Amino acid sequence: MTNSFDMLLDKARTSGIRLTPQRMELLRALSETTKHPTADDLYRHVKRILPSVTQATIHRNLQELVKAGLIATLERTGRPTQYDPTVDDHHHFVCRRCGRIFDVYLSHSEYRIDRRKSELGDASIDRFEIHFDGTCTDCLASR
Amino acid sequence: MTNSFDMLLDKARTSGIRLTPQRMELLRALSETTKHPTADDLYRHVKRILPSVTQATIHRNLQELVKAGLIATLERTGRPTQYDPTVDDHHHFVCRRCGRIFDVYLSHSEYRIDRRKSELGDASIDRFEIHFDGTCTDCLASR
DNA sequence: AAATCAGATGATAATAACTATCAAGTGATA
DNA sequence: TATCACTTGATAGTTATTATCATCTGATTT
Repeated sequence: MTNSFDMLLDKARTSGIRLTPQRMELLRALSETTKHPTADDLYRHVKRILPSVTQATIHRNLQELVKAGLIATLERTGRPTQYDPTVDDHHHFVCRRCGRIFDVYLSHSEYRIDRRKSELGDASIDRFEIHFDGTCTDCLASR
Repeated sequence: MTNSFDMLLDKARTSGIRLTPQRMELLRALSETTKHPTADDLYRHVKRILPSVTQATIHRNLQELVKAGLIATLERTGRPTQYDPTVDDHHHFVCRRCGRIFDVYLSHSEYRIDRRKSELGDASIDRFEIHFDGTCTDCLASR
């Protein structure tokens, strides 16, 4: 689910991570968006409240938050890492035209791996994430 | 399927892309591996045969080859782009322990999107790729 | 409430991967 | 074999991220 600010603070405390003002602002910013901001987006946001913050601090802290399981990341070709306040089981759709990302929730999924072609042996699979792409509603409408 | 060198040359010719020695060597290197080399891996490889080649040329050409549909890319968190000579419909498994990538083929798959939670509207989906992760056979054995 | 100190910060420099620019060179067609 | 649009190598620049380190500070202990 999407984490509220209070939930994130709780999680932060139980995970033992030290609660600095910089981290509080990051968590606040992340809890208030449904977008997938980059480190730089968040840097500019936090800088408005804590003008002396540096990009290094933002990067370091985002990585800490990911490590602590409070937020997730989303990686794309040639683009800066985006941070995702939603940590539950979901997937992503990327619009080929406008590049926007949409969260995707599945009500059902199943797959069968062709073990002969795949050379996976009996590897154990912990999780999977599906990356969809196509054209979003807005882009479909505007042409 | 995995492209052989001859198949790649054919595809290159029909796609109208100019066949320079640098591109030939890239195609040869890619056709001879089942791994997922980075631009730098390929640069070092091609440099052995064409010592004056530069990284810019490698990058430019890999992008041309991707654009022409001869090869595919694979993106991962904080790692350089990897190039994949296999362009047919397949997926990837990444081992959490050793980081190796394995191609995954599905004999069957289906999913149902929860449109209410997903805010996708009636976006049209062109394709999807599944990223699996877990522990590979070797890493399971070695502990 | 003050002392403690592991962990965090800001300043700064460095790195890695990629991209832009451009003069000179070259495949492929005519 | 002449032509020329496309490609190359050399080079510099960019962007996102990471490393280093002296100083500072949350949170636990006293």
